Amino acid sequence: MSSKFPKKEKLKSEILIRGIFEEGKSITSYPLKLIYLDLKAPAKVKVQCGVTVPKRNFKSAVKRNRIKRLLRESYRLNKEQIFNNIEGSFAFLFLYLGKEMPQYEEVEKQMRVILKQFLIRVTNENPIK
RNA sequence: UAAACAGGUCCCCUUAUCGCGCUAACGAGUUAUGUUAUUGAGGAAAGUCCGGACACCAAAGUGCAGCAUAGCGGGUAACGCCCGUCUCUUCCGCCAUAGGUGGAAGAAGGACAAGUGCAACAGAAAGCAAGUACAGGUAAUGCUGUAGUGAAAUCAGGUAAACUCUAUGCGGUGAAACGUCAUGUAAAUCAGCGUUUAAGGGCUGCACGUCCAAGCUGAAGGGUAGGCGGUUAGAACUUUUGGGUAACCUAAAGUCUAGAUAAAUGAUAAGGAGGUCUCUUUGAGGCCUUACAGAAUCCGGCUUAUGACCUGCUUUAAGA
Repeated sequence: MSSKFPKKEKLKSEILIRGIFEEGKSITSYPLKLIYLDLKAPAKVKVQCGVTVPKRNFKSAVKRNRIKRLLRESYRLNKEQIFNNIEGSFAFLFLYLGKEMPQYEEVEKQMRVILKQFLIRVTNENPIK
């Protein structure tokens, strides 16, 4: 499993994103928050992932871009543990809740925590047959 | 030496590993996917304040209103931008005067003999109500002159970043414009027939004017979500020739220079370079690479934010 993050794994559909906010479940590990949604219908990729930073907390577009890149990078390097251990397909949306500029180490640490919790929860809900 | 002002340059670099967007080639040959190569943020990309290009809107109508501009000349696709110049104002210097001259900075610099309004102090009075002293004059009277107040006195003057007038310009909406493909069920669209002019809607705010609108027949296909085009070769950039005080124009040669769309341009490591601090004065070590800030149809300006370096010049402070 390579640690690539191509275009088709990005969450783009407006319908899906609206659905995530309405029906998704969430895991929080400050300053990150993951909202996910089980897509039920089989898709080409296991996970479609999007990243967002609220404009309210970071007025500067440069800072928002920076945080989004950090989130994407940490997801890219750590998504392997998810891809190898889940069934079905999911939509992910990562939110950054903090109000200070983070360091990469901090982001990656919390990313790992979140992904581990997600795995635990999903395997409990849908035990592999 | 520091600060301010004006102009210019730059926005760390290289390599390796992992990764992202566009494009091209190869493989595949419809797509998907893979490999390789090229390339990938700014001087303000920002604010969206002006001016255009481009696109559409029912005849993009007419009048009024509204808005903008305001010496003169030039530049430009165009401008409210830029350049030159005159005039005025302020400050400084000199000559030495009630002015001249040099420098710097600034100017929303058309018209107050069309009308309306406003005006501190003084003054009887700065328009509608009056009048002091002296002299002249009359039937009589501020009727006339002088004095007095003031920058200005039944006569003008000042003021238009006061109304206003004059001249010139301005239709509206903005890439979520607009075109197109596939899907394809309407109350929505188009064409023809046709009705009432009552309400409503549209055409810029208002008025006029004008268009639409019930129903029937036919055609074509809408909305929502999505793909593609528009979409990056251009009023482009670089270097030189010639013209011009300058803004800028002209000619030649060369270059291709981001095109994302929940939105690419990143992460880690090493080295170099630069800055700064400490020890010390060959040198070593630590820290930082920082400011403002992220293209979204594209240009020309303006405004605002802001780091480093260089050049010029002026004033102030310090030193000699």
